[in-house]
Amino acid sequence: MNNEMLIRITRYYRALNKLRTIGLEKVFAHNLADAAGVSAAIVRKDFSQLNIYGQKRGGYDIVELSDVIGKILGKGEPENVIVVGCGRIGMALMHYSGFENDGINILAGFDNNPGVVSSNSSLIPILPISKLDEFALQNKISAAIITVPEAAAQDTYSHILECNIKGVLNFSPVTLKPMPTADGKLPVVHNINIGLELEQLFYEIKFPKEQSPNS
Amino acid sequence: MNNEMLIRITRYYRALNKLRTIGLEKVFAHNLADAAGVSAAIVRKDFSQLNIYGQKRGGYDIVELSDVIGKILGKGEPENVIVVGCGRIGMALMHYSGFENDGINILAGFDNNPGVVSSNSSLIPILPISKLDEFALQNKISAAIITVPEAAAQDTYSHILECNIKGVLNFSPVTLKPMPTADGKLPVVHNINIGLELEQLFYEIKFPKEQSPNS
DNA sequence: TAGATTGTTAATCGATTAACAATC
DNA sequence: TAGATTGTTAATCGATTAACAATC
Repeated sequence: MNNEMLIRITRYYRALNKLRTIGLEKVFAHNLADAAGVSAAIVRKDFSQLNIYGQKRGGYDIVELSDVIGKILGKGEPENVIVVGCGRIGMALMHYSGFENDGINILAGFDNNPGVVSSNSSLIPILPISKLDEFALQNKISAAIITVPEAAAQDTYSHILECNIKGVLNFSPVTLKPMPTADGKLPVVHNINIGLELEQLFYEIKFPKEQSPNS
Repeated sequence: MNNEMLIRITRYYRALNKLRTIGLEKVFAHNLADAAGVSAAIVRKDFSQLNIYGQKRGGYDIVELSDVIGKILGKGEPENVIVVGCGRIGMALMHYSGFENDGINILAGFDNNPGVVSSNSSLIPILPISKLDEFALQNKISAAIITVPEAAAQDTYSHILECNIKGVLNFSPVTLKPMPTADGKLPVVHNINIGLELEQLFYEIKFPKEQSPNS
């Protein structure tokens, strides 16, 4: 499954769960297409590749489909993540309670200024960076969010990879140099570069396409 | 220019400006490739499409290349943007001073709780939502960052589009329904969905590819 | 039945990669 | 000259779209 498809499948999954809570039973390819912002042909193509089959003329059973896609996405126990760098953005993420809906818990923050954050549902400790290794190993943390200042990003990244962490969501504008994790494999790195997004936005505003296919 | 290429060009541009400040004169395709995380062939292909030519065996002149790409990207006067929704994330963005390097100024925030934010270099007012229309029109704002709670996102989006705003960076996890701006055209919308990024990250950690091509 | 939807196959499109001539 | 790099052309690859048979 490639990246684009993964995004689509995740969007289908979210839409299905919303429909499920509403109590609907059946969904058509074009419904999911609308929810994910793609064409119905792509939805069916995706399902075909995943060996998911509906009923001709009858669409797909929402509960069944949601369960199947949940399995494909590996949904089960909530996932745990830590936040490294508790400046304003890091703190904002720790306070945000919406990730629980996505099956994700922020277990702790790490910063040179320790403390405690009271999230909606729980208290999240902010521990000193010196505790990072111990905490990550004891809690089997596999992913970290990097929200340190730009100058510290690369070092923080290196440090994190030594703690058996396999995935990073990087908010710093630094392009992290590829380096293997403790087990010799390459980590998964996703970058959220807000400045870059704004630059792109302004470019597209200045030089509009005839038909604007929203990102 | 498509989206992927725009991202690459913007990355080349950033790398060039860093090299420029260091004082280097020449750059090769593979240098820019490293900086943008792509192959040298793509760099040359991109330049070829943009009618940018270097010197065989001699690479590209950094200052010249930076100027040319700057023109292509429409760089000139700094761009102004507003933040709608001054919760923790909105406030974090307003305090962040790194956007100035990208030629972007946050002129004001809008929230039901007005106030003032002192950024590194300036004071940014937080105005009541009722002042949004007036402010946006007077200051010819063309882009807005939406950082309101999920439930308010769609309404905020509709409201913003009535103020002649042409581009939106949406931090809420809502898929905004497409709707035309005041002048009848479709706005540019970029979405930053942190929950979705985390979900993808965990999927890729759980089901690793043989060769992990970092996002 | 008629109409709507699924699911597959082939066609199209575009982007990346490979190969290589040009040339400094 | 030999080696390195550019820039173009063709080949490859993959994803989306179009077309359509199957069928409820």
